[in-house]
Amino acid sequence: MPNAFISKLESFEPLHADDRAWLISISNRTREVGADQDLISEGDNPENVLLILDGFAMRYKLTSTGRRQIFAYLIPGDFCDLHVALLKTMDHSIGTLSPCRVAYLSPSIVLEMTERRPALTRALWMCSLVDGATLREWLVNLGQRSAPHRISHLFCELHERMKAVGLTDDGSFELPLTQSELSDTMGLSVVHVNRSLKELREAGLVSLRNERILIPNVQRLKDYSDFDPSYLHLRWPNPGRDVSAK
Amino acid sequence: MPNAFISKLESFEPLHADDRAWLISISNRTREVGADQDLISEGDNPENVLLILDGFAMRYKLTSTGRRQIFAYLIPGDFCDLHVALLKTMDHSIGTLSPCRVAYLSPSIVLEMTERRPALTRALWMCSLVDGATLREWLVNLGQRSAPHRISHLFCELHERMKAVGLTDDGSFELPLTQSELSDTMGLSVVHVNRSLKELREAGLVSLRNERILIPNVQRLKDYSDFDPSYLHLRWPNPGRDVSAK
DNA sequence: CGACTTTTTGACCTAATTCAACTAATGTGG
DNA sequence: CCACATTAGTTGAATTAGGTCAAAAAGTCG
Repeated sequence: MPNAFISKLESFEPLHADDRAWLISISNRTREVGADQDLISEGDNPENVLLILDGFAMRYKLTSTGRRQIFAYLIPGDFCDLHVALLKTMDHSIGTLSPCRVAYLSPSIVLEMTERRPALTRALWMCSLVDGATLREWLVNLGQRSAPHRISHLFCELHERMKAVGLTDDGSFELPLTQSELSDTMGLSVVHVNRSLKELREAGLVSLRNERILIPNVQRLKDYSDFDPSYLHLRWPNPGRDVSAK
Repeated sequence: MPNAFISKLESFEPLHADDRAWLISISNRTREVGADQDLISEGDNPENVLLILDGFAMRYKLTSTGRRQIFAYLIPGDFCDLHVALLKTMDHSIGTLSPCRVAYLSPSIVLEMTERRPALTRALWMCSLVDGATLREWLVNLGQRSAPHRISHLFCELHERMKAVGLTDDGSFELPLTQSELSDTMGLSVVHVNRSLKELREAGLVSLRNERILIPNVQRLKDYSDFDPSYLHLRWPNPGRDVSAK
């Protein structure tokens, strides 16, 4: 099984075989979690750092008026909160969107890494910087773009990220999101998301069916979405490494 | 002159006199910068870490369609990008909103700190976590709240942050923002910002004039805004330390 | 005092929401 | 494997929040 986490870290900088082996060895204490489960809830003081090995998860927060805002999708290779150690409590929740395989990294493992594996530490540091940059881009997205552009921009981002961990098949990849989840991501109503998707579909830009997205022409979608991938800070922005290309 | 940076760091954890003295000593290489100047531009590879000693600045980004999204306000005591060292280039800009006094911290100073002053390092680490949490809260704001609530929520946040660095006078503080800047923050048109402000003013919740905001009843505004300050992770959420209270 | 920027207001338009109904999926227990 | 329940997706009609355009009033500043 190709390790998405390693692919992701190596999209920032190449790793030594030694570090790679260590990463594989620590990813063994894993758990299977069903869809729609909280991995960490707001207010928790989590002990472990979680690493998504398989499946989709999200960061989200509920407002006191009962609305939900999703502010990040976690895909295979993403991890939650190296830094959480410092904060007493989580100020948001992390929940699964699909069944996930999750690794639990103990504090001692994290400590061992930060003290003895500078390249890995740097790569993880990078990850959290990229998370921040992504959040800023989402803010631009919500603040400045219309519904269809907003949605298609998200699709471009997810395509890019899935490609970086080898989970795209050309312009197609798994996307287990309901329209309701999309609406909570985009600050739109479900109905309007539905209509916007229809518009994208009729323009031949994207089609979604049974938990999979198909982008017939990725470049065309990027142009449409005003998508500039530089905020993801991937080392190989253009060529990529597709499943199909292997 | 009370050092806002120290106030801010101490709102996370108390500092030793030694660390405090060191902070004062490093804040001496400063520069005065006029309003509406870029301190760092997108694409730069900045050498120094900047620290705002006085005045208002912002993080922002321009889209290819010429729109601007502001994603953070920097107030006295805030600093820009301890972490920027790792990223080759800035993916957004930082510009002044009012005349600012800015300290330039050289890489060697930062290095000295991270190696010899763990308490300070931890406090700065905290700052960047809080920046992240704030960004998430802004996303909730843009995604889930109507124009007037969105704006008033921002005012609550700024009040809380200004209070933490001793720059509020009861419910009033300096706020050198034009309505156009507010609109680029909130993802709204200037006209709509104007009308929303009128609504808030007529409800007796806030009034703005000559670069100052007055909140007659802070608690009432918080209730109106659904404002929960916990994301700012301040140690003293309630009492605060007002100019007027001293 | 002009030139310029910011704020305010009015009239009109459009994007997005709400409510409501209906259709397709998906799943569950018998 | 089917009947039923439940969730997800789709569509229409009416409404509203917010945008655009345009122009006037109020500040700011050399």
